[in-house]
Amino acid sequence: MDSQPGRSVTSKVLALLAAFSPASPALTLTELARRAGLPLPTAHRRAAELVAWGALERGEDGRYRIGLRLWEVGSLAPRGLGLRELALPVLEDLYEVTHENVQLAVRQDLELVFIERIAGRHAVPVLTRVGGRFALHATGVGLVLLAYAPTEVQERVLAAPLERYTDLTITDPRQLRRCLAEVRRVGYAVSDRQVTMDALSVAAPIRAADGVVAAISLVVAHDRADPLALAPLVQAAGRVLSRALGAPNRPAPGRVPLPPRHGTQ
Amino acid sequence: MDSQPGRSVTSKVLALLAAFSPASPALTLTELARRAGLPLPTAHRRAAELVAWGALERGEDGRYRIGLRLWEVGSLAPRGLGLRELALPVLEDLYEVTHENVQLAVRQDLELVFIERIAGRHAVPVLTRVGGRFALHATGVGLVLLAYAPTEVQERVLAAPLERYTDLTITDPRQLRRCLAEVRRVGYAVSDRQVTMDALSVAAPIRAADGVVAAISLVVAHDRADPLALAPLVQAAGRVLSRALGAPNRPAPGRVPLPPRHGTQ
DNA sequence: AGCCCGGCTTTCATTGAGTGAAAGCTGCGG
DNA sequence: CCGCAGCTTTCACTCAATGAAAGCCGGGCT
Repeated sequence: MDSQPGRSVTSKVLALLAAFSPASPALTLTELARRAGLPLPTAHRRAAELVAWGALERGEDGRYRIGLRLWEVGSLAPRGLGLRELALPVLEDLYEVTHENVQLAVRQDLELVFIERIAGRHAVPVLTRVGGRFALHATGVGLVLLAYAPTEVQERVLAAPLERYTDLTITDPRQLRRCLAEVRRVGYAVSDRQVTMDALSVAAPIRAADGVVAAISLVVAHDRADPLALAPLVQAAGRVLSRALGAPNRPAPGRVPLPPRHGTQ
Repeated sequence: MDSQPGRSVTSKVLALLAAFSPASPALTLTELARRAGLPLPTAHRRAAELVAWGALERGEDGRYRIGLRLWEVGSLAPRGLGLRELALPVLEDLYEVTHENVQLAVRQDLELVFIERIAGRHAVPVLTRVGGRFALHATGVGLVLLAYAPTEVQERVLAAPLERYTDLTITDPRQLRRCLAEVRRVGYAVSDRQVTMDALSVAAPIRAADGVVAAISLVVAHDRADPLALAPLVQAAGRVLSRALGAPNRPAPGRVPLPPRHGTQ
Protein backbone atom coordinates (compact mmCIF):
# COMPACT_ATOMS: atom_id res chain seq x y z
CA MET A 1 0.00 0.00 0.00
CA ASP A 2 2.90 2.38 0.52
CA SER A 3 4.20 4.23 -2.47
CA GLN A 4 7.35 2.25 -3.03
CA PRO A 5 9.51 3.70 -5.78
CA GLY A 6 8.48 2.16 -9.05
CA ARG A 7 5.02 3.68 -8.89
CA SER A 8 4.29 5.95 -11.81
CA VAL A 9 2.74 9.34 -11.34
CA THR A 10 -0.09 8.33 -13.59
CA SER A 11 -0.91 5.38 -11.39
CA LYS A 12 -1.05 7.70 -8.42
CA VAL A 13 -3.43 10.04 -10.17
CA LEU A 14 -5.63 7.12 -11.12
CA ALA A 15 -5.45 5.76 -7.58
CA LEU A 16 -6.84 9.07 -6.38
CA LEU A 17 -9.78 8.73 -8.73
CA ALA A 18 -10.29 5.10 -7.78
CA ALA A 19 -10.49 6.07 -4.13
CA PHE A 20 -14.05 7.23 -4.66
CA SER A 21 -16.91 4.76 -4.62
CA PRO A 22 -20.69 4.81 -4.48
CA ALA A 23 -20.44 4.22 -0.76
CA SER A 24 -18.08 7.15 -0.23
CA PRO A 25 -18.38 9.77 -2.94
CA ALA A 26 -16.86 12.49 -0.73
CA LEU A 27 -13.49 12.14 0.96
CA THR A 28 -11.26 14.29 3.12
CA LEU A 29 -7.68 14.67 2.03
CA THR A 30 -6.53 12.22 4.67
CA GLU A 31 -9.04 9.57 3.62
CA LEU A 32 -8.15 10.15 0.01
CA ALA A 33 -4.45 9.73 0.69
CA ARG A 34 -5.00 6.58 2.72
CA ARG A 35 -7.26 4.97 0.15
CA ALA A 36 -4.93 5.81 -2.68
CA GLY A 37 -1.96 4.58 -0.68
CA LEU A 38 -0.12 7.87 -0.98
CA PRO A 39 1.74 10.09 1.46
CA LEU A 40 -0.30 13.09 2.43
CA PRO A 41 1.70 15.80 0.66
CA THR A 42 1.71 13.81 -2.55
CA ALA A 43 -2.02 13.26 -2.44
CA HIS A 44 -2.45 16.93 -1.66
CA ARG A 45 -0.47 18.09 -4.67
CA ARG A 46 -1.96 15.71 -7.18
CA ALA A 47 -5.47 16.35 -5.89
CA ALA A 48 -4.92 20.09 -6.21
CA GLU A 49 -4.05 19.62 -9.87
CA LEU A 50 -7.11 17.47 -10.39
CA VAL A 51 -9.28 20.13 -8.78
CA ALA A 52 -7.75 22.84 -10.96
CA TRP A 53 -8.67 20.84 -14.05
CA GLY A 54 -12.13 19.89 -12.81
CA ALA A 55 -11.61 16.18 -12.37
CA LEU A 56 -12.26 16.67 -8.68
CA GLU A 57 -14.19 19.32 -6.83
CA ARG A 58 -13.67 20.51 -3.32
CA GLY A 59 -16.69 21.39 -1.22
CA GLU A 60 -17.20 23.96 1.49
CA ASP A 61 -16.42 21.19 3.94
CA GLY A 62 -12.99 20.63 2.40
CA ARG A 63 -13.99 17.22 1.14
CA TYR A 64 -13.10 16.12 -2.35
CA ARG A 65 -15.71 14.85 -4.76
CA ILE A 66 -15.65 13.71 -8.36
CA GLY A 67 -15.86 16.77 -10.58
CA LEU A 68 -18.27 17.54 -13.35
CA ARG A 69 -15.50 17.69 -15.90
CA LEU A 70 -14.70 14.04 -15.29
CA TRP A 71 -18.36 13.19 -15.68
CA GLU A 72 -18.36 15.03 -18.99
CA VAL A 73 -15.37 13.13 -20.28
CA GLY A 74 -16.75 9.88 -18.94
CA SER A 75 -19.97 10.48 -20.80
CA LEU A 76 -17.99 10.06 -24.01
CA ALA A 77 -17.39 6.39 -23.26
CA PRO A 78 -18.98 4.41 -26.09
CA ARG A 79 -19.89 1.61 -23.73
CA GLY A 80 -21.33 4.09 -21.23
CA LEU A 81 -23.58 6.93 -22.28
CA GLY A 82 -23.20 6.00 -25.93
CA LEU A 83 -24.70 2.59 -25.41
CA ARG A 84 -27.31 3.99 -23.07
CA GLU A 85 -28.54 6.57 -25.57
CA LEU A 86 -28.89 3.89 -28.18
CA ALA A 87 -30.65 1.46 -25.93
CA LEU A 88 -32.94 3.71 -23.96
CA PRO A 89 -35.90 3.68 -26.36
CA VAL A 90 -35.84 -0.10 -26.44
CA LEU A 91 -35.56 -0.33 -22.67
CA GLU A 92 -38.53 1.99 -22.39
CA ASP A 93 -40.55 -0.14 -24.77
CA LEU A 94 -39.75 -3.17 -22.69
CA TYR A 95 -40.80 -1.29 -19.60
CA GLU A 96 -44.06 -0.16 -21.17
CA VAL A 97 -44.98 -3.74 -22.00
CA THR A 98 -44.05 -5.30 -18.68
CA HIS A 99 -43.79 -2.56 -16.05
CA GLU A 100 -40.98 -4.54 -14.53
CA ASN A 101 -37.35 -3.57 -13.89
CA VAL A 102 -35.29 -3.35 -17.02
CA GLN A 103 -31.50 -3.48 -16.84
CA LEU A 104 -28.66 -2.94 -19.25
CA ALA A 105 -25.15 -4.09 -18.39
CA VAL A 106 -21.73 -4.69 -19.93
CA ARG A 107 -18.80 -6.75 -18.75
CA GLN A 108 -15.71 -5.03 -17.40
CA ASP A 109 -12.95 -7.51 -16.58
CA LEU A 110 -14.44 -10.13 -14.25
CA GLU A 111 -17.45 -8.12 -13.19
CA LEU A 112 -20.41 -6.46 -14.79
CA VAL A 113 -21.28 -2.79 -14.78
CA PHE A 114 -24.85 -1.53 -14.93
CA ILE A 115 -25.25 1.07 -17.66
CA GLU A 116 -28.92 1.81 -17.21
CA ARG A 117 -31.86 0.72 -15.18
CA ILE A 118 -35.52 1.51 -15.41
CA ALA A 119 -37.17 0.75 -12.13
CA GLY A 120 -40.88 0.20 -12.12
CA ARG A 121 -42.55 1.81 -9.11
CA HIS A 122 -44.42 -1.39 -8.41
CA ALA A 123 -41.66 -3.75 -9.48
CA VAL A 124 -39.46 -5.76 -7.12
CA PRO A 125 -36.86 -3.51 -5.57
CA VAL A 126 -33.43 -4.30 -6.97
CA LEU A 127 -30.11 -3.41 -5.44
CA THR A 128 -28.47 -2.18 -8.57
CA ARG A 129 -27.23 1.32 -9.26
CA VAL A 130 -26.30 2.84 -12.58
CA GLY A 131 -22.52 2.81 -12.68
CA GLY A 132 -22.44 0.06 -10.07
CA ARG A 133 -20.69 -3.30 -10.33
CA PHE A 134 -21.71 -6.84 -9.62
CA ALA A 135 -20.36 -10.37 -9.91
CA LEU A 136 -20.92 -12.19 -13.19
CA HIS A 137 -22.04 -15.57 -11.88
CA ALA A 138 -25.37 -14.72 -10.29
CA THR A 139 -27.50 -12.23 -12.19
CA GLY A 140 -29.23 -12.84 -15.49
CA VAL A 141 -27.15 -10.24 -17.31
CA GLY A 142 -24.04 -11.62 -15.65
CA LEU A 143 -24.69 -15.17 -16.85
CA VAL A 144 -25.22 -13.93 -20.39
CA LEU A 145 -22.09 -11.81 -20.37
CA LEU A 146 -20.08 -14.66 -18.89
CA ALA A 147 -21.50 -17.26 -21.26
CA TYR A 148 -20.32 -15.29 -24.26
CA ALA A 149 -17.09 -13.98 -22.75
CA PRO A 150 -13.69 -15.14 -24.00
CA THR A 151 -12.70 -18.53 -22.63
CA GLU A 152 -9.88 -16.96 -20.68
CA VAL A 153 -12.34 -14.76 -18.77
CA GLN A 154 -14.64 -17.69 -18.06
CA GLU A 155 -11.77 -19.73 -16.72
CA ARG A 156 -10.65 -16.97 -14.44
CA VAL A 157 -14.15 -16.55 -13.04
CA LEU A 158 -14.55 -20.29 -12.62
CA ALA A 159 -11.19 -20.56 -10.92
CA ALA A 160 -12.02 -17.95 -8.28
CA PRO A 161 -14.39 -18.70 -5.41
CA LEU A 162 -17.98 -17.93 -6.43
CA GLU A 163 -19.64 -15.77 -3.83
CA ARG A 164 -22.94 -17.03 -2.48
CA TYR A 165 -25.84 -14.57 -2.25
CA THR A 166 -28.71 -16.97 -1.57
CA ASP A 167 -29.19 -20.70 -1.18
CA LEU A 168 -29.81 -20.88 -4.90
CA THR A 169 -26.67 -19.08 -6.02
CA ILE A 170 -24.54 -21.33 -8.17
CA THR A 171 -21.20 -21.68 -6.43
CA ASP A 172 -20.02 -24.94 -7.93
CA PRO A 173 -17.80 -24.30 -10.96
CA ARG A 174 -18.97 -27.47 -12.67
CA GLN A 175 -22.61 -26.53 -12.28
CA LEU A 176 -21.86 -23.01 -13.51
CA ARG A 177 -20.12 -24.43 -16.55
CA ARG A 178 -23.23 -26.45 -17.39
CA CYS A 179 -25.41 -23.42 -16.83
CA LEU A 180 -23.33 -21.32 -19.23
CA ALA A 181 -23.53 -24.00 -21.90
CA GLU A 182 -27.28 -23.98 -21.50
CA VAL A 183 -27.35 -20.20 -21.84
CA ARG A 184 -25.46 -20.45 -25.12
CA ARG A 185 -27.76 -23.22 -26.29
CA VAL A 186 -31.04 -21.41 -25.68
CA GLY A 187 -29.79 -17.87 -26.20
CA TYR A 188 -30.98 -16.40 -22.92
CA ALA A 189 -30.28 -16.74 -19.22
CA VAL A 190 -32.55 -17.16 -16.24
CA SER A 191 -31.37 -16.32 -12.77
CA ASP A 192 -33.97 -17.66 -10.37
CA ARG A 193 -33.48 -16.25 -6.85
CA GLN A 194 -29.73 -16.48 -7.25
CA VAL A 195 -29.20 -12.90 -6.04
CA THR A 196 -32.11 -12.31 -3.69
CA MET A 197 -34.84 -14.70 -2.65
CA ASP A 198 -37.62 -12.60 -4.11
CA ALA A 199 -36.34 -11.86 -7.60
CA LEU A 200 -35.91 -13.68 -10.86
CA SER A 201 -34.28 -12.26 -13.95
CA VAL A 202 -34.31 -13.16 -17.60
CA ALA A 203 -31.52 -11.81 -19.77
CA ALA A 204 -30.48 -11.83 -23.40
CA PRO A 205 -27.28 -10.88 -25.23
CA ILE A 206 -26.71 -7.77 -27.29
CA ARG A 207 -24.20 -8.26 -30.09
CA ALA A 208 -22.10 -5.99 -32.22
CA ALA A 209 -20.00 -7.04 -35.20
CA ASP A 210 -17.43 -8.58 -32.89
CA GLY A 211 -19.61 -10.58 -30.55
CA VAL A 212 -21.64 -10.01 -27.42
CA VAL A 213 -21.02 -6.54 -26.03
CA ALA A 214 -23.85 -6.09 -23.54
CA ALA A 215 -26.84 -7.79 -21.98
CA ILE A 216 -30.38 -6.71 -21.28
CA SER A 217 -32.67 -8.16 -18.65
CA LEU A 218 -36.02 -8.04 -16.95
CA VAL A 219 -36.12 -8.53 -13.20
CA VAL A 220 -39.44 -9.68 -11.79
CA ALA A 221 -40.82 -11.06 -8.54
CA HIS A 222 -40.00 -14.77 -8.61
CA ASP A 223 -43.52 -15.84 -7.73
CA ARG A 224 -45.24 -14.06 -10.56
CA ALA A 225 -42.55 -14.95 -13.06
CA ASP A 226 -42.95 -16.96 -16.21
CA PRO A 227 -39.44 -17.10 -17.65
CA LEU A 228 -40.58 -18.86 -20.79
CA ALA A 229 -42.99 -16.03 -21.55
CA LEU A 230 -40.51 -13.28 -20.80
CA ALA A 231 -37.56 -14.74 -22.70
CA PRO A 232 -38.86 -13.98 -26.22
CA LEU A 233 -39.54 -10.38 -25.20
CA VAL A 234 -36.07 -9.86 -23.82
CA GLN A 235 -34.49 -11.66 -26.74
CA ALA A 236 -36.39 -9.54 -29.21
CA ALA A 237 -35.15 -6.39 -27.49
CA GLY A 238 -31.64 -7.78 -27.60
CA ARG A 239 -31.94 -8.45 -31.30
CA VAL A 240 -33.22 -4.96 -32.07
CA LEU A 241 -30.22 -3.52 -30.31
CA SER A 242 -27.84 -6.00 -31.92
CA ARG A 243 -29.04 -4.91 -35.31
CA ALA A 244 -28.56 -1.27 -34.37
CA LEU A 245 -25.01 -2.11 -33.33
CA GLY A 246 -24.21 -3.72 -36.66
CA ALA A 247 -24.26 -7.36 -35.68
CA PRO A 248 -24.39 -9.69 -38.66
CA ASN A 249 -28.03 -10.24 -39.47
CA ARG A 250 -28.16 -13.99 -39.06
CA PRO A 251 -25.69 -14.74 -36.36
CA ALA A 252 -27.71 -17.67 -35.08
CA PRO A 253 -29.79 -15.41 -32.83
CA GLY A 254 -29.67 -17.59 -29.79
CA ARG A 255 -26.33 -19.14 -30.17
CA VAL A 256 -23.52 -20.23 -32.40
CA PRO A 257 -24.49 -22.66 -35.20
CA LEU A 258 -26.59 -25.59 -34.16
CA PRO A 259 -24.47 -28.65 -34.71
CA PRO A 260 -25.09 -31.53 -32.31
CA ARG A 261 -22.31 -30.22 -30.12
CA HIS A 262 -23.30 -28.60 -26.84
CA GLY A 263 -20.14 -27.87 -24.97
CA THR A 264 -18.69 -25.35 -27.35
CA GLN A 265 -15.34 -24.35 -25.96
CA MET B 1 1.82 23.29 -28.51
CA ASP B 2 5.11 21.70 -27.57
CA SER B 3 5.49 20.31 -24.13
CA GLN B 4 7.80 22.92 -22.72
CA PRO B 5 9.40 21.86 -19.47
CA GLY B 6 7.26 22.97 -16.60
CA ARG B 7 4.40 20.74 -17.62
CA SER B 8 3.40 18.28 -14.94
CA VAL B 9 2.77 14.66 -15.71
CA THR B 10 -0.71 15.04 -14.32
CA SER B 11 -1.49 17.82 -16.75
CA LYS B 12 -0.37 15.59 -19.59
CA VAL B 13 -2.61 12.79 -18.48
CA LEU B 14 -5.53 15.18 -18.21
CA ALA B 15 -4.70 16.65 -21.62
CA LEU B 16 -5.01 13.15 -23.05
CA LEU B 17 -8.48 12.82 -21.57
CA ALA B 18 -9.46 16.30 -22.70
CA ALA B 19 -8.48 15.41 -26.27
CA PHE B 20 -11.74 13.52 -26.66
CA SER B 21 -14.93 15.34 -27.51
CA PRO B 22 -18.45 14.52 -28.63
CA ALA B 23 -17.35 15.24 -32.19
CA SER B 24 -14.38 12.88 -31.99
CA PRO B 25 -14.84 10.20 -29.38
CA ALA B 26 -12.27 7.91 -31.03
CA LEU B 27 -8.71 8.99 -31.79
CA THR B 28 -5.60 7.41 -33.23
CA LEU B 29 -2.42 7.74 -31.24
CA THR B 30 -1.16 10.44 -33.55
CA GLU B 31 -4.34 12.50 -33.28
CA LEU B 32 -4.34 12.01 -29.54
CA ALA B 33 -0.76 13.21 -29.24
CA ARG B 34 -1.40 16.21 -31.43
CA ARG B 35 -4.54 17.27 -29.58
CA ALA B 36 -2.91 16.85 -26.23
CA GLY B 37 0.15 18.73 -27.40
CA LEU B 38 2.48 15.87 -26.52
CA PRO B 39 5.34 14.15 -28.33
CA LEU B 40 4.29 10.82 -29.72
CA PRO B 41 6.27 8.53 -27.42
CA THR B 42 5.03 10.39 -24.38
CA ALA B 43 1.44 10.15 -25.49
CA HIS B 44 1.99 6.50 -26.22
CA ARG B 45 3.32 5.70 -22.78
CA ARG B 46 0.74 7.65 -20.83
CA ALA B 47 -2.08 6.33 -22.98
CA ALA B 48 -0.87 2.77 -22.40
CA GLU B 49 -1.12 3.31 -18.68
CA LEU B 50 -4.59 4.77 -19.03
CA VAL B 51 -5.65 1.76 -21.08
CA ALA B 52 -4.22 -0.63 -18.50
CA TRP B 53 -6.31 1.04 -15.84
CA GLY B 54 -9.46 1.29 -17.94
CA ALA B 55 -9.61 5.06 -18.34
CA LEU B 56 -9.16 4.54 -22.06
CA GLU B 57 -9.94 1.60 -24.28
CA ARG B 58 -8.27 0.65 -27.49
CA GLY B 59 -10.41 -0.78 -30.28
CA GLU B 60 -9.63 -3.32 -32.97
CA ASP B 61 -8.81 -0.37 -35.18
CA GLY B 62 -6.12 0.83 -32.82
CA ARG B 63 -8.08 3.92 -31.94
CA TYR B 64 -8.40 5.09 -28.40
CA ARG B 65 -11.76 5.72 -26.78
CA ILE B 66 -12.88 6.74 -23.33
CA GLY B 67 -13.02 3.64 -21.17
CA LEU B 68 -15.86 2.33 -19.11
CA ARG B 69 -13.89 2.67 -15.92
CA LEU B 70 -13.73 6.41 -16.40
CA TRP B 71 -17.47 6.48 -16.99
CA GLU B 72 -17.95 4.59 -13.75
CA VAL B 73 -15.87 7.04 -11.79
CA GLY B 74 -17.50 9.97 -13.53
CA SER B 75 -20.89 8.66 -12.56
CA LEU B 76 -19.96 9.39 -8.95
CA ALA B 77 -19.97 13.15 -9.62
CA PRO B 78 -22.61 14.66 -7.36
CA ARG B 79 -23.43 17.29 -9.95
CA GLY B 80 -23.62 14.62 -12.69
CA LEU B 81 -25.41 11.36 -12.16
CA GLY B 82 -26.22 12.25 -8.58
CA LEU B 83 -28.21 15.28 -9.57
CA ARG B 84 -29.74 13.45 -12.49
CA GLU B 85 -31.02 10.60 -10.30
CA LEU B 86 -32.59 13.06 -7.96
CA ALA B 87 -34.17 15.15 -10.67
CA LEU B 88 -35.34 12.50 -13.09
CA PRO B 89 -38.77 11.85 -11.56
CA VAL B 90 -39.52 15.57 -11.57
CA LEU B 91 -38.32 15.95 -15.13
CA GLU B 92 -40.57 13.08 -16.10
CA ASP B 93 -43.53 14.67 -14.41
CA LEU B 94 -42.87 17.86 -16.30
CA TYR B 95 -42.64 15.88 -19.50
CA GLU B 96 -45.89 14.05 -18.80
CA VAL B 97 -47.72 17.30 -18.34
CA THR B 98 -46.32 19.12 -21.36
CA HIS B 99 -44.81 16.55 -23.73
CA GLU B 100 -42.17 19.13 -24.52
CA ASN B 101 -38.38 18.95 -24.17
CA VAL B 102 -37.21 19.09 -20.60
CA GLN B 103 -33.62 20.01 -19.79
CA LEU B 104 -31.47 20.03 -16.71
CA ALA B 105 -28.17 21.90 -16.65
CA VAL B 106 -25.48 23.16 -14.30
CA ARG B 107 -22.85 25.82 -14.73
CA GLN B 108 -19.21 24.83 -15.18
CA ASP B 109 -16.93 27.84 -15.32
CA LEU B 110 -18.27 30.15 -18.03
CA GLU B 111 -20.41 27.59 -19.79
CA LEU B 112 -23.27 25.30 -18.97
CA VAL B 113 -23.31 21.52 -19.09
CA PHE B 114 -26.45 19.56 -19.84
CA ILE B 115 -26.99 16.87 -17.23
CA GLU B 116 -30.17 15.38 -18.61
CA ARG B 117 -32.65 15.89 -21.35
CA ILE B 118 -36.00 14.34 -22.06
CA ALA B 119 -36.83 14.82 -25.70
CA GLY B 120 -40.43 14.53 -26.68
CA ARG B 121 -40.88 12.73 -29.97
CA HIS B 122 -43.12 15.49 -31.25
CA ALA B 123 -41.30 18.32 -29.56
CA VAL B 124 -39.04 20.81 -31.31
CA PRO B 125 -35.71 19.20 -32.08
CA VAL B 126 -33.02 20.64 -29.83
CA LEU B 127 -29.31 20.51 -30.41
CA THR B 128 -28.34 19.57 -26.93
CA ARG B 129 -26.63 16.43 -25.84
CA VAL B 130 -26.29 15.04 -22.35
CA GLY B 131 -22.75 15.85 -21.27
CA GLY B 132 -22.58 18.63 -23.85
CA ARG B 133 -21.70 22.27 -23.24
CA PHE B 134 -23.21 25.52 -24.31
CA ALA B 135 -22.77 29.24 -23.79
CA LEU B 136 -24.53 30.84 -20.84
CA HIS B 137 -25.95 33.93 -22.49
CA ALA B 138 -28.49 32.43 -24.87
CA THR B 139 -30.48 29.51 -23.52
CA GLY B 140 -33.10 29.67 -20.78
CA VAL B 141 -31.08 27.52 -18.41
CA GLY B 142 -28.00 29.55 -19.25
CA LEU B 143 -29.67 32.84 -18.37
CA VAL B 144 -30.83 31.45 -15.06
CA LEU B 145 -27.43 30.02 -14.21
CA LEU B 146 -25.77 33.28 -15.19
CA ALA B 147 -28.27 35.46 -13.36
CA TYR B 148 -27.53 33.72 -10.09
CA ALA B 149 -23.82 33.16 -10.65
CA PRO B 150 -21.19 34.97 -8.58
CA THR B 151 -20.62 38.54 -9.79
CA GLU B 152 -17.12 37.65 -10.86
CA VAL B 153 -18.46 35.02 -13.27
CA GLN B 154 -21.06 37.41 -14.66
CA GLU B 155 -18.43 40.05 -15.28
CA ARG B 156 -16.19 37.64 -17.10
CA VAL B 157 -19.04 36.53 -19.34
CA LEU B 158 -20.10 40.10 -19.98
CA ALA B 159 -16.54 41.11 -20.77
CA ALA B 160 -16.07 38.46 -23.44
CA PRO B 161 -17.70 38.76 -26.86
CA LEU B 162 -21.19 37.23 -26.78
CA GLU B 163 -21.63 34.81 -29.63
CA ARG B 164 -24.64 35.40 -31.84
CA TYR B 165 -26.80 32.40 -32.76
CA THR B 166 -29.83 34.16 -34.23
CA ASP B 167 -30.96 37.71 -34.84
CA LEU B 168 -32.55 37.66 -31.42
CA THR B 169 -29.51 36.51 -29.47
CA ILE B 170 -28.55 39.12 -26.92
CA THR B 171 -25.03 40.20 -27.72
CA ASP B 172 -24.99 43.61 -26.10
CA PRO B 173 -23.57 43.38 -22.57
CA ARG B 174 -25.79 46.17 -21.34
CA GLN B 175 -28.92 44.50 -22.61
CA LEU B 176 -27.78 41.19 -21.12
CA ARG B 177 -27.27 42.88 -17.77
CA ARG B 178 -30.84 44.17 -17.85
CA CYS B 179 -32.09 40.76 -18.87
CA LEU B 180 -30.31 39.09 -15.93
CA ALA B 181 -31.77 41.61 -13.50
CA GLU B 182 -35.20 40.79 -14.86
CA VAL B 183 -34.56 37.07 -14.42
CA ARG B 184 -33.68 37.65 -10.78
CA ARG B 185 -36.74 39.82 -10.32
CA VAL B 186 -39.30 37.39 -11.69
CA GLY B 187 -37.48 34.18 -10.74
CA TYR B 188 -37.46 32.58 -14.17
CA ALA B 189 -35.89 33.15 -17.59
CA VAL B 190 -37.34 33.18 -21.07
CA SER B 191 -35.14 32.70 -24.10
CA ASP B 192 -37.24 33.52 -27.14
CA ARG B 193 -35.57 32.33 -30.35
CA GLN B 194 -32.18 33.31 -29.00
CA VAL B 195 -30.61 29.97 -29.91
CA THR B 196 -32.62 28.83 -32.91
CA MET B 197 -35.42 30.64 -34.70
CA ASP B 198 -37.98 27.95 -33.95
CA ALA B 199 -37.52 27.41 -30.23
CA LEU B 200 -38.36 29.20 -27.04
CA SER B 201 -37.33 28.07 -23.58
CA VAL B 202 -38.50 28.86 -20.09
CA ALA B 203 -36.15 28.07 -17.23
CA ALA B 204 -36.14 28.22 -13.44
CA PRO B 205 -33.42 27.91 -10.82
CA ILE B 206 -32.75 24.94 -8.59
CA ARG B 207 -31.23 25.87 -5.24
CA ALA B 208 -29.33 24.04 -2.56
CA ALA B 209 -28.36 25.44 0.80
CA ASP B 210 -25.64 27.53 -0.79
CA GLY B 211 -27.51 29.10 -3.69
CA VAL B 212 -28.49 28.20 -7.21
CA VAL B 213 -26.81 24.98 -8.29
CA ALA B 214 -28.71 24.01 -11.41
CA ALA B 215 -31.48 25.07 -13.74
CA ILE B 216 -34.41 23.30 -15.32
CA SER B 217 -36.18 24.29 -18.49
CA LEU B 218 -38.87 23.52 -21.00
CA VAL B 219 -38.09 24.06 -24.67
CA VAL B 220 -41.09 24.54 -26.92
CA ALA B 221 -41.85 25.68 -30.46
CA HIS B 222 -41.84 29.45 -30.30
CA ASP B 223 -45.16 29.80 -32.07
CA ARG B 224 -47.15 27.62 -29.73
CA ALA B 225 -45.48 28.98 -26.67
CA ASP B 226 -47.07 30.76 -23.79
CA PRO B 227 -44.18 31.61 -21.50
CA LEU B 228 -46.45 33.00 -18.83
CA ALA B 229 -48.33 29.73 -18.64
CA LEU B 230 -45.21 27.59 -18.62
CA ALA B 231 -43.24 29.59 -16.09
CA PRO B 232 -45.21 28.49 -13.00
CA LEU B 233 -44.83 24.86 -14.04
CA VAL B 234 -41.10 25.11 -14.44
CA GLN B 235 -40.74 27.14 -11.28
CA ALA B 236 -42.76 24.61 -9.32
CA ALA B 237 -40.48 21.83 -10.57
CA GLY B 238 -37.48 23.92 -9.58
CA ARG B 239 -38.89 24.42 -6.12
CA VAL B 240 -39.56 20.74 -5.60
CA LEU B 241 -35.95 19.99 -6.45
CA SER B 242 -34.67 22.87 -4.36
CA ARG B 243 -36.46 21.48 -1.37
CA ALA B 244 -34.99 18.04 -2.05
CA LEU B 245 -31.54 19.63 -2.13
CA GLY B 246 -32.01 21.27 1.21
CA ALA B 247 -32.56 24.84 0.15
CA PRO B 248 -33.87 27.02 2.96
CA ASN B 249 -37.63 27.02 2.71
CA ARG B 250 -38.05 30.73 2.21
CA PRO B 251 -34.83 31.65 0.50
CA ALA B 252 -34.98 35.26 -0.54
CA PRO B 253 -35.26 33.92 -4.06
CA GLY B 254 -31.97 35.06 -5.37
CA ARG B 255 -32.71 38.67 -4.79
CA VAL B 256 -36.08 40.06 -3.91
CA PRO B 257 -38.71 38.01 -2.13
CA LEU B 258 -41.28 37.27 -4.79
CA PRO B 259 -44.04 39.85 -5.01
CA PRO B 260 -47.48 38.64 -3.94
CA ARG B 261 -47.71 36.07 -6.67
CA HIS B 262 -50.40 33.39 -6.43
CA GLY B 263 -49.67 29.79 -5.38
CA THR B 264 -46.90 30.05 -2.83
CA GLN B 265 -46.17 26.34 -3.28
C1' DA C 1 -8.58 32.79 27.75
C1' DG C 2 -4.89 29.51 26.71
C1' DC C 3 -3.60 24.98 25.25
C1' DC C 4 -3.58 20.96 22.49
C1' DC C 5 -4.51 18.10 18.78
C1' DG C 6 -5.73 16.56 14.22
C1' DG C 7 -5.89 17.81 9.73
C1' DC C 8 -4.12 20.45 6.25
C1' DT C 9 -0.39 23.16 3.69
C1' DT C 10 4.31 24.55 2.49
C1' DT C 11 9.36 24.10 2.24
C1' DC C 12 13.62 22.12 0.57
C1' DA C 13 17.27 19.06 -0.78
C1' DT C 14 17.40 14.66 -3.18
C1' DT C 15 16.49 11.33 -6.91
C1' DG C 16 14.50 8.23 -10.17
C1' DA C 17 10.33 8.49 -13.26
C1' DG C 18 9.73 10.69 -17.25
C1' DT C 19 11.61 12.31 -21.35
C1' DG C 20 12.26 12.74 -26.68
C1' DA C 21 15.58 11.91 -30.43
C1' DA C 22 16.49 8.32 -32.97
C1' DA C 23 16.28 3.85 -34.41
C1' DG C 24 13.32 -0.36 -35.16
C1' DC C 25 8.85 -2.36 -36.41
C1' DT C 26 4.78 -3.60 -39.21
C1' DG C 27 1.46 -3.63 -42.61
C1' DC C 28 -0.36 -1.71 -46.63
C1' DG C 29 -0.29 0.33 -51.40
C1' DG C 30 2.17 1.03 -55.44
C1' DC D 1 9.97 -5.61 -54.37
C1' DC D 2 10.24 -0.94 -52.12
C1' DG D 3 8.56 3.03 -49.49
C1' DC D 4 5.81 5.22 -46.47
C1' DA D 5 2.92 6.18 -42.40
C1' DG D 6 1.87 5.07 -38.06
C1' DC D 7 3.20 2.87 -34.17
C1' DT D 8 6.60 0.92 -30.62
C1' DT D 9 10.97 0.51 -28.22
C1' DT D 10 15.63 2.02 -26.71
C1' DC D 11 18.81 4.83 -24.08
C1' DA D 12 21.28 8.36 -21.67
C1' DC D 13 19.96 12.68 -19.48
C1' DT D 14 17.37 15.76 -16.37
C1' DC D 15 13.80 18.12 -14.08
C1' DA D 16 9.17 17.07 -11.93
C1' DA D 17 8.02 14.67 -8.16
C1' DT D 18 8.98 13.36 -3.70
C1' DG D 19 8.47 12.93 1.65
C1' DA D 20 10.47 14.35 6.06
C1' DA D 21 9.91 17.96 8.67
C1' DA D 22 8.32 22.20 9.98
C1' DG D 23 4.53 25.68 9.87
C1' DC D 24 -0.38 26.78 10.04
C1' DC D 25 -5.15 26.85 11.37
C1' DG D 26 -9.41 26.00 13.80
C1' DG D 27 -12.14 24.18 17.29
C1' DG D 28 -12.72 21.41 21.46
C1' DC D 29 -11.19 21.02 26.24
C1' DT D 30 -9.32 22.77 30.71
